[in-house]
Amino acid sequence: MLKHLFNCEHTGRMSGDERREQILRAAVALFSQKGFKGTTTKEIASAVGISEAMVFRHFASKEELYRALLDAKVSGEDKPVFPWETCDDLKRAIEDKDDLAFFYNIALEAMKKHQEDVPFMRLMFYSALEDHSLAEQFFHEFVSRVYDFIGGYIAERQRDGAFREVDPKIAVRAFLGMMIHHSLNNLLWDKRRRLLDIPLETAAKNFAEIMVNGIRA
Amino acid sequence: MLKHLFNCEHTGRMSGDERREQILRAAVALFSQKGFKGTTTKEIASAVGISEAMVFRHFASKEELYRALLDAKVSGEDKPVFPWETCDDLKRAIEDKDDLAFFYNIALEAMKKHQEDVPFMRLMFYSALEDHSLAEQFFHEFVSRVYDFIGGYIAERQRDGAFREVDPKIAVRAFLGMMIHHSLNNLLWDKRRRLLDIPLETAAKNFAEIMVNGIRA
DNA sequence: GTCTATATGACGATAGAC
DNA sequence: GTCTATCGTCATATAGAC
Repeated sequence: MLKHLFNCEHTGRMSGDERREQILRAAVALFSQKGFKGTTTKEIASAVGISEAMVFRHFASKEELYRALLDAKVSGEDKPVFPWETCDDLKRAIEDKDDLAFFYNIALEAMKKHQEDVPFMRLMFYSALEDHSLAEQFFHEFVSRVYDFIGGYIAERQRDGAFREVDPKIAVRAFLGMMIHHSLNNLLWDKRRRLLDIPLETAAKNFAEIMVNGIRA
Repeated sequence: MLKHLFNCEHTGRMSGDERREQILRAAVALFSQKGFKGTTTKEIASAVGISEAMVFRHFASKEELYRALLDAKVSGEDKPVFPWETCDDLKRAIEDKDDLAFFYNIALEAMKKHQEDVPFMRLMFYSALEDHSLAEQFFHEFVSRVYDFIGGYIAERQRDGAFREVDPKIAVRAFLGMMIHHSLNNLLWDKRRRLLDIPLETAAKNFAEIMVNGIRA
């Protein structure tokens, strides 16, 4: 029944690594929905379609499974990519010193990512509340780079005389606040319960305008 | 040992209601730290200094205790108070149409509240993640009033020609985002782990300035 | 109202057969 | 690698004495 997921056709049986990945995928979905304590190893096992004992063959404990999963998400192959590494519009905005396009593209790319990987967002949020150390690691490796990048751009534009005197870190906090809070609202409440249901492009455009006007010289 | 907490001196014994409140207080602290699943009835009982059985005499189930606690927080005596009902500086700002003071006082009062009632904030976030219905109720009764209030002020100032054309709801979302995101950062990470550690007054001042400049005509 | 004692079941984790 | 069976522990909840 799960044959179509198998990668090891030559053996006709699931390889260790494949099974491991399969368990991790199921665990991500469940932990992100119900948190660490709210998820049982039995649920994870039956989501994969194997016995509970198999979970403990691949991971010594529930805790280790959780850490492996966070670790893979945070520093693994599908680790978060920074918008400025992939988004051509953003690169162009920086070259052109087009402030509006700069903030617009960052906001849009970030909120798109949030929307695409809701489980990851929920996982991070749960981790932060439950105070798992890997959430801290993530926020200090990833978020501090975001602060440096956006803050660096603001500082540069201040030297140009385009932006007024304001602590770049505080400006970044304000800007991230707009978009992260917006994503959080979208992610925690489904469409019919939203106080504000607008396309991401509209949100990004408005946030960028408020930001640029807000710190313009 | 807990005698100093007793309110019923004439009987020399804890009254039912007092005991109930005591259990609720302990439960708030624990649920807010570790979430619903992460907290045990045994912990709650020993935090109060009573046996587990007593918890179940006052509340039929753990679930009912949790709901009672959310209900009391959301609509009870210590329910959230709106800044514009108590803050004189804010009332004056509205009368004077002092936009900067308007946003500054809202931000400051709100973030002060967040800081004073961290357990409540954490409870709400846990509830939102765990999808407890009372969190929804809160956000639609309380938050929608905040949107109406701030959005109403913005709309009025747009009619005055002081603010540019922008969807007031989106402007409110942006402004709430700044301060809620800032509070969230303060609440999730202690001082030594913060990327940005500034007085609330500084944050409020900067957020208000960005907001007012951001939507000024 | 408060306790001790306990029922009942779920959970994480292990043993051992195949 | 996979299973069934099971262990020990802890959780929620109840019974019944004082």
